[in-house]
Amino acid sequence: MVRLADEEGVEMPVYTAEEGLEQGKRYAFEGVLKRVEGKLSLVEARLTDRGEPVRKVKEQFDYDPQHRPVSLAGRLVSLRAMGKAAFGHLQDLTGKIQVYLKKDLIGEEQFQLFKELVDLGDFLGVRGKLFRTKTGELTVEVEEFQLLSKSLLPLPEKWHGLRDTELRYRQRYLDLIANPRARRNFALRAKLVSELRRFLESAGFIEAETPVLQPVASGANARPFKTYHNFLETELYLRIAPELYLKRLIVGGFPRVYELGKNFRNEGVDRSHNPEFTMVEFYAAYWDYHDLVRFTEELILHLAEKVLGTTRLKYGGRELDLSPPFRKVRYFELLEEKTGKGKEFFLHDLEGLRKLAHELGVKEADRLTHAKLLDKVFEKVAEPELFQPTFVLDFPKLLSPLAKTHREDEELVERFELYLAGYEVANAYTELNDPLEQKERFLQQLKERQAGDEEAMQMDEDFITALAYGMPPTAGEGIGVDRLAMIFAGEDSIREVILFPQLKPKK
RNA sequence: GAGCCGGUAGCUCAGCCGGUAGAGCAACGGCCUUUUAAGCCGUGGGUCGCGGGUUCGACUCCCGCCCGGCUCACCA
Repeated sequence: MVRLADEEGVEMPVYTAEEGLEQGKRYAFEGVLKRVEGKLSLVEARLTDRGEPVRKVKEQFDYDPQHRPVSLAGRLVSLRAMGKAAFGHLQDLTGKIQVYLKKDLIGEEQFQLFKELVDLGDFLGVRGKLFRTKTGELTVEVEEFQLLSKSLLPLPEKWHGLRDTELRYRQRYLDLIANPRARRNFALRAKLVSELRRFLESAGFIEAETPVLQPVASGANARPFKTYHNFLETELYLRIAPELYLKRLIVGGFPRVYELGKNFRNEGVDRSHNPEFTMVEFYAAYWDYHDLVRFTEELILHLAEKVLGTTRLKYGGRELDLSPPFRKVRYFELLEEKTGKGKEFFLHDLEGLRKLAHELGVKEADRLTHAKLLDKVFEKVAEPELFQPTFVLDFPKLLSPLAKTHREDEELVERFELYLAGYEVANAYTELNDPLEQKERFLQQLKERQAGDEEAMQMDEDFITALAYGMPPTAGEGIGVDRLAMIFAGEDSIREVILFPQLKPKK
């Protein structure tokens, strides 16, 4: 541990962790320390003025900067020091602005202090007047500066930023400092989540928080994480979906509820999957899935306008148009369009379906259950085509254990999925509210499980009991927030919109 | 889990057909009062991801492992 100031006590304890630092890092660390040790007190460091966001200053005064007094704070991200003057850029979340110090103005002593103690990466507060340089850049002519925090470790390279994807994920703060795109993506995501809430709240939905630790992980087809509660002496699961708890709240009399939070699925990790991911689910009593189709169109439109300011965006080199109405196509129509075979074939000719799956290259087609086969075949033939916003309506019942039977067809349910840019972004249905039928559906899932489908849904007896007290007709929907953020940000990896994506621990 | 690509200074990257390690930025010492990746002179910094093998000699070739990326498989 070192002391940065001797006279006034320990101003800034720093653990040097000698063995922990690589050679080059330690060298830079010690270099800065040598210059600063004993001379610098940061214990009183704070802004004397309220600093303003960089963007606000720029928006207000860029047109006519003439000597407006401003006060700003930020991280020093570039520095060009000359003998008797220095230029640099201060960065905050909203942008960068140039600062200019000259000896004449701030005085010999302050200028000396600046040259001696201030490094790239430090947090600085400055007060001064705006002017425009020869080259036309809006700049703060600094009359007074305050060193607010010291950077002892070297920042990523200024020109290329931080490229190493592993470092960008493991040390996201460096990514955020160095790469504008990272800052933009996470600001965009925050805005997206905020607007999502605003839209739901203004439609009368209230936010609920239901258990993450659940005795039965049900409500979706996925494998859960298992954990153990010492005091209760019981195994618990991290939720794979909040669905069954939210519907209990509908039973309890909340007419419109939503939950925005993390779900956990013990599955592979790839470009579009993180083991913990954010989903919003919302449920409205007295609605059906047709109401949700309209509501979803409005929601996406609202988000696009508020977050992006446009409904047209680029994704993967193609233009995606988010203006409603979206295309609507029925599940079996889409399949028939692609394969020439109808509902009858897919639901009642298991061997034929198996053969088709095999021809399409579905792996282990011989071992899959009917439901899985159907799902796989749909993914293979239909999903790749769903780039522009598309509602796929009226799913087969055997894929949808929680959805209400279709009013016109016993073999279907009133369900849709919304696809954007080829990703399944939303899943919604008129909720099954008949406790006896729900029980039957869970039992069917148990059979699937016994037939080898590890992701078949778990029976939740308490949920059936809740339904037995009566749940009004209800429609519910889940939207994958990370995926939506990916699409809005134009990123092809979910890790670009998750601050700290799951990685293997570095040994 | 399989296939392919990658890991060299704190960061971004070179490093040939095997001969013992290089640049720019950052750091350190100087010069420099409108710079824009500022410039100029000088200095220090490397377990070449880890382990083994081949060889007189390995960053380089071979094998195994670790971490990451992409493609595929599973899921949203």
